[in-house]
Amino acid sequence: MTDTPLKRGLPPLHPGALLREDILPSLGISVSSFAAHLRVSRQMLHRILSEEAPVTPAMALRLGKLCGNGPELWLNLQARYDLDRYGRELAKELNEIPTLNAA
Amino acid sequence: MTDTPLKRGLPPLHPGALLREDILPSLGISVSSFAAHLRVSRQMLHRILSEEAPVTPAMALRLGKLCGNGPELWLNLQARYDLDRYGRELAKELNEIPTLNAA
DNA sequence: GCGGCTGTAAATCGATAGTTTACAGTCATG
DNA sequence: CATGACTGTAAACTATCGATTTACAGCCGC
Repeated sequence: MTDTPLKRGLPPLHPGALLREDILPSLGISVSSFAAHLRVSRQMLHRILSEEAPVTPAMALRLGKLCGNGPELWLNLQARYDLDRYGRELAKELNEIPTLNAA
Repeated sequence: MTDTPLKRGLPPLHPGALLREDILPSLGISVSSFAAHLRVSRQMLHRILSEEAPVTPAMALRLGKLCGNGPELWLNLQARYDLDRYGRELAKELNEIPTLNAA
């Protein structure tokens, strides 16, 4: 009872981790040229790779196009990451929100 | 060939529309008291209902708790809405982004 | 008519996504 | 060795945006 009623056990992965660990190495491409393809500054991509910046919808569209797997994957990863993050952050306040029964 | 290769035909619904059309009426609750339960200003809720403001992860957690159906629904609705919106907005720039083949 | 409710608009505040500029490290080549 | 191209990181700055607060106009009950 010390955890949420939702899926648990899976520590949420930041999309930057997937890029850093899997995609970029398997493509054998440098951060700079990847950023150039994305039409984004290489500094921005660096911040995503170091999990400091989130994958916004616009960024998800860029990644989805460049990687060829569509934007949903990236956005879903970010969503699960955000829900975990804000779930902790707002825990106290969420406790004060009741659940309305659909009478 | 004038449209995207992704799911189409479904005009994406803003989460505010669902709240406005379905949830609030079926609960028979006023905007003000709903906002009070959410621990959010009623002005903020109004802007979501009029589809001016997005459902952020934090807001999705509040809605999910209060409605009892979890935050994912709200966040997914918003994600599809955002992908459609930014997909149009960035259409030109996305065209210039190639797709790397996973050699 | 007056107190309390609703919807909306404006000013404001703080956070944040993104670019630009700048700097230090590395490595190949002359 | 020097120089020049490339890489990673950090700072300043801009603009946008999520959210609150304040304010105001319209309604309804009494």
